[in-house]
Amino acid sequence: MALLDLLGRRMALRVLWELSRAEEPLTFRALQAAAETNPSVLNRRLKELRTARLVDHDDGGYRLSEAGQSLTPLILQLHAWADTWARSRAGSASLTRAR
Amino acid sequence: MALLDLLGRRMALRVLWELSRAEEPLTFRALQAAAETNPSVLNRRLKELRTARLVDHDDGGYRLSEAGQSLTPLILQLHAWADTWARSRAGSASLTRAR
DNA sequence: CAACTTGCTATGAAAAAGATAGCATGAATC
DNA sequence: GATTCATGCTATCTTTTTCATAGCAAGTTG
Repeated sequence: MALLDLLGRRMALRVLWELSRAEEPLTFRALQAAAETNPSVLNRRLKELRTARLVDHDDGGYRLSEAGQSLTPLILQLHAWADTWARSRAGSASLTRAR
Repeated sequence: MALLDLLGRRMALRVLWELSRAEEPLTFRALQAAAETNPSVLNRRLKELRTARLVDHDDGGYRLSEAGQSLTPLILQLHAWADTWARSRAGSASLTRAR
């Protein structure tokens, strides 16, 4: 269950998605802007993702590792599903604050 | 980005996974035990997932809605990927507490 | 009516996330 | 060679979320 645990943290899926769609490596700040987050959370997720060997960092910036790239199709599918789903329920009550 | 936001909360993926693999509807308590969580978080996630119309609840218990079922293949794929990945790095440093 | 199941809510403590400021290092510019 | 700029963070504080546990109301069972 470890992966679902890792991915179930805020910004984990988002960071992977941003890196999946980026054509070039992203700097820390570019990634922060893309994922619309703050440096502390981003840095925590990056540490975890690098420890998990899903993300690499070199001079050019952050990019998916080979293993990370093998996750890309799934993430893109998930995102595509989300798009369809979002369109299908446009106008319905917001889900993000169901309380 | 709403779906990735929803899924990026603890137990969201886990609950969907448990419901994906269950052959019958699960009661609140069965789901709580399966997902190894506490009632407050479970209840919040269920409210959100029901608002998102991914999960239904009736006399028999909790189950995936039709939309939720269309997510099942993706979740199972994700889980399969996670298994492979976990095996490929067995013995490496723990990722879940990279701090 | 006593025991059990189900679907929660309440509460308090701990952990994570969010927001913002700022620092060290290195490269480029004046 | 001082100054500005980009990068990759860390520190700190506040807010939100999660965790852990107890317990209650309603319905069912014996």
